[in-house]
Amino acid sequence: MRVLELARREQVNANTIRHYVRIGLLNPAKDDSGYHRFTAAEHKRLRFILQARDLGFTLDDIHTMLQAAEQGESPCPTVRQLIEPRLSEARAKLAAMQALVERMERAVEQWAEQPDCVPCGEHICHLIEGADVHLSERCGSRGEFQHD
Amino acid sequence: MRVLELARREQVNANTIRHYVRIGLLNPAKDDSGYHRFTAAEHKRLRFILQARDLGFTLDDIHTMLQAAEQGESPCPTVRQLIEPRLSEARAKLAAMQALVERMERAVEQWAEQPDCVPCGEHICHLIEGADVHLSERCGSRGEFQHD
DNA sequence: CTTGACCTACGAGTAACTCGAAGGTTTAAG
DNA sequence: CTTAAACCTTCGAGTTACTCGTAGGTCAAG
Repeated sequence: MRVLELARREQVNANTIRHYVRIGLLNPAKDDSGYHRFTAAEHKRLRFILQARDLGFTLDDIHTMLQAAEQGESPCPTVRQLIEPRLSEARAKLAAMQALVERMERAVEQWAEQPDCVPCGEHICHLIEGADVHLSERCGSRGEFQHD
Repeated sequence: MRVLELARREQVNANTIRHYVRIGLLNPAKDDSGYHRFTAAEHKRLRFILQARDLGFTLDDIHTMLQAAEQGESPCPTVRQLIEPRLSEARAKLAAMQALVERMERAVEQWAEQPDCVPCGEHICHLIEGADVHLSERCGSRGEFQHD
């Protein structure tokens, strides 16, 4: 099987597979003309990668798991250890996103009743500057889970 | 005022301010020795940037708003237009994060009752491969709001 | 006059892709 | 036989919003 067919079967972008090959997550053999040949084993490996990814593991985590498996060790202890920080991070990000959506919704609501501002040199945009919407605090180490 | 004091007052990393200067969001004048001097206007500009950022706008969005304001136009129409896609994106990301956290929690729960797997060549890790946890679908254009 | 705390610009690293370019292969059609 | 379409390869760069590190300059106190 070559890249495009594997991509179609697993419903991923072919470039994603090429990316995994590039960083060494996949190691398909090559045929005479230099094309990657994906065997059943490589196909299974890709499915593993996608499942782990969909459980919130980083590609680095997955690398670690695959290396353990290749060396005849059980990746399970690693998996159990790694899921904890990933879950904490995911919860933190979720909370940050919830707070962000709420701030945005409140702002939209407020703005519906406010007219556009005319440039006066006093402020840049009263919609934004006047948005009565507050961060839980920017103090200290905030910004960690901002945006993405 | 110089960088470190402004950073302290606004509770941000000094490098963040330097970053904004680098990409042109802030344009402080310089004193004789080449140090940035932040006036009250620049201070206000930074506060605007931080407030907009905390409302989910991208730095590019903010750039656009500031340019409108500089040219004597009201940035409000832009603000109203830009918040919509940002809010949609934020909601989509929120939903993705919610689904991810649920998948992770279900996995952790299942794994608590399962033993570690021994390497058998059959599978890579039964915890992950056997996780009875499904994506709403990887079909089509999924992966858009994966991770970050 | 040296130490320490500041400052500058700039390059690179982060995560996980995604795209594009330059160039080679294969296959079917004309 | 040639050509065009549809593949494939590698590699570099772009995405987002910082964050860190380096090399080198400034300044006030002891």
